[in-house]
Amino acid sequence: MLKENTWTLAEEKKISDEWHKKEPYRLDRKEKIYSIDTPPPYVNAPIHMGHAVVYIYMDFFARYKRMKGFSVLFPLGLDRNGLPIELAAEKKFGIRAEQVGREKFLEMCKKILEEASNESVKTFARLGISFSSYKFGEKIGQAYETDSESYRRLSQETFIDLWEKGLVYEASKVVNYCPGCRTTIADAEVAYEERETEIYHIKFKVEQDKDIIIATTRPELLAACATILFNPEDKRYKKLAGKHAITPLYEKEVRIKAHPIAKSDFGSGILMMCSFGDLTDIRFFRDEGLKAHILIGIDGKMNKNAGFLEGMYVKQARKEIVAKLKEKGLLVKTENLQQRAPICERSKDPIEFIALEEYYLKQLEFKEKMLQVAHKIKFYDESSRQILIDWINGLSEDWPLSRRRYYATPIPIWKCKKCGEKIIGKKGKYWQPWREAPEKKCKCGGELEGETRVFDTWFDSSISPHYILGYGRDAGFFKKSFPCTLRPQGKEIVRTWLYYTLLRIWQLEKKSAFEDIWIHYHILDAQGRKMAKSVGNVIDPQKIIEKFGSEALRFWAAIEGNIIKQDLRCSEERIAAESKTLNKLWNISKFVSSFKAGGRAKLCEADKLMIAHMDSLIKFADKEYSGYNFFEPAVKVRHFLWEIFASHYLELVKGRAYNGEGKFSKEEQAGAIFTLNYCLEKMLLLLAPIVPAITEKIFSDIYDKNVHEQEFPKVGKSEKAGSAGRGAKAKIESLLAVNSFVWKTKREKQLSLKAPLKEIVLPKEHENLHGLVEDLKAAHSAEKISFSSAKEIQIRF
RNA sequence: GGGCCCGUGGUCUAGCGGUUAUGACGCCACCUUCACAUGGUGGAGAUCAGAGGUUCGAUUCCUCUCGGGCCCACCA
Repeated sequence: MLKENTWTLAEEKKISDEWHKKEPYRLDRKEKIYSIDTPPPYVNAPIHMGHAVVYIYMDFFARYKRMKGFSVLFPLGLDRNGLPIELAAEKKFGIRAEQVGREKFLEMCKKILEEASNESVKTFARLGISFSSYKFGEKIGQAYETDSESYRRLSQETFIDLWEKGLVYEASKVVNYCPGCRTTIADAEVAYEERETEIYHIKFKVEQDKDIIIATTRPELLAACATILFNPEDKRYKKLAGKHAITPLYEKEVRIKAHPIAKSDFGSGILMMCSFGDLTDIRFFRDEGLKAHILIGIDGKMNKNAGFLEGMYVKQARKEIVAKLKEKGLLVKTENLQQRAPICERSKDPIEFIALEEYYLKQLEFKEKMLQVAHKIKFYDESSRQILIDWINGLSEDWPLSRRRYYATPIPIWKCKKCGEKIIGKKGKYWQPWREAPEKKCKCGGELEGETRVFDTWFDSSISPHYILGYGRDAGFFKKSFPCTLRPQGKEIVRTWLYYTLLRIWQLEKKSAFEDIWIHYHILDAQGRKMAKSVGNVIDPQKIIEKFGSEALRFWAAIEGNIIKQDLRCSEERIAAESKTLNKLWNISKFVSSFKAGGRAKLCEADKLMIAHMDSLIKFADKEYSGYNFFEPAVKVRHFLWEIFASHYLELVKGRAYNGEGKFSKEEQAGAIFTLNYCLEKMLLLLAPIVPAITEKIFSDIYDKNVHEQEFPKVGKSEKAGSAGRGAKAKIESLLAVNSFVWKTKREKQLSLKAPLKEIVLPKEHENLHGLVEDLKAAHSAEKISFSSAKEIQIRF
């Protein structure tokens, strides 16, 4: 019996606090393990609405799987690695990392992290997310941080494995270089931005021929011009094939060639190929076997190859050379151009292409394997698979792993100063080669120099399933639980987090890292815009929770739309509406629990009908939940709750359940009460993963059990439903139609809904309500209900 | 340039060969009906983006166009 009149936010908070404190969802390590590789949110900002909703979904999965008898590994992780922390430290202390020295800078980063609030964790707890634990530690299921020693040690250990398999090499190649971050970045970290730039038309001399005009956006790279290209179809330039042009200012002879890469209708239709203006150029040089002249150094300044531009930053150099060309009359014209320029995904700086020595992880030779994995794994939604396939197909270079940064996992390598031999650290320890010596010595006895570079943070992130499954920490559990069951993540990080993880786990285990991949879209603001700090439209889930509660937010998240197929708009109005649903559920429960259950029950047809309907709902929900679809079942259960159960069935059997006038037998009364409870109990079970707090409260008050420890309902035995099962849907439709008609008629006659009726005559189409006659009589205070061949329902007063 | 997703009442959504085209929010009218006014009942509101095609029949399948979003790519 429910005592309280309403469901309150205070009660909701009490329950989530309890979960937070008591760890009721601790991993119990039974036979069937279900593991979720949660995406650790970044700690430097509190989580926003998008995180909240995605974690709510993951919580649906976790809670459902527990009800299905799985031991669910659902870890809380926090991402604390990488550049954003460093940038925050540089900003706060007004320094540059390389000025203060490594040791000191790392301390500054730690300071920033100490100040990072644990608001995110609080929000998760308040949302009722059933993490295996909220306590931080190394044990399986405990909360973890990506900069912890044990996480970084694992990163290094897996690197050592890959090194020993011969999959890592060091090489000097042209890389994507971010001048802002002062490090190499991988293709996966390159983004693009539409920008306005200027394109300069420059005069080149040609041997024994008239000058040609070449258009370029990168005049400062003139010294690196290696060849000049025109389209083979282009009649204007055909005669120049094989001749040589002289670069202006630098007076270098370069060959003129026909090549399909040149588009006749762009610029002047003839272009200079320099090392390196963009990714195209890099591939061209590689394909043609041309020797590159690198003009830009690691400091972002022009080097001595650039001649008179030496020492200038790129921007400045461009200005300088344009002025010089103009002065000499070599600049024909300048135009504006919309250009898609490669930028660094994190710092948004334009990428430069320079030659650097870096460590690479082989990935090109795994393309076929990766495609096979991509085809084999189950994707929810299926259409997201293509994103991964496209990315794999487009790979053209191995993965540069090393970064010239600080707050990240160090590369556990030492180099012998004498013989150049590379010594790799031993497993079982977290190594910091820049400050300590390895256990081994070089064979030649030479002095060892510790590596100062660190790993790409994706190298850390891509080991998350191994970390959570206890690889290297708990061999027994790892063996039992690998591969990880589910990877839930956003579609924008398919090319990074998902791809890199699949690659690395394949290289280590020769198996797919996951069974299922759940790819979600995003939460937009009420106007359908992306949430962004700069727009100021970021919705704080804490504010929503304060106003409407986490249960309303959770219910809304389930029914707003299908997040694996489209973006969801966040609407306070609709979230508010779901707190009404919670209230409705509360009141229904209060009503049902006001009847004393028990005694021999005889099920009337209306009861069988409801049970049959409830069972079909259970079947549907079970099937859909197991495919990560909570949207449609939630909508259906919600509809059942409001319409079929509350408005119609409840009104129909109220009379029988009260049985004040003794019109029904005790058994029939008990039948109504049994069915009310049957439906309520099953509804609570179906809703438990979605709205865990209110269902827990109601379930324990009425049934004296913890709803989250129950098995997911199985479809009731068919004899209960009996013949009502057949045509149940049509019967329910008839019932709804008849009730509506009677209510409408009474209202039109300005009668109370309880006003007595002499007779209701039902037409042929509602003949299927035969078995419900007694309940209908009671519900509408009708003396008699009969059937005729008429088309319409008739009512006699 | 290529690929993927999406265009259904004011807003958001279901349907995916035959429905009087779901449902929610909002709107209007009436109602203290004993679980609930965070309620009840009723109502207005949709040429299912546009044009072709396949079909006896298309919101549902195909093609194209327009509009929105995302991803990839070698336009200097």
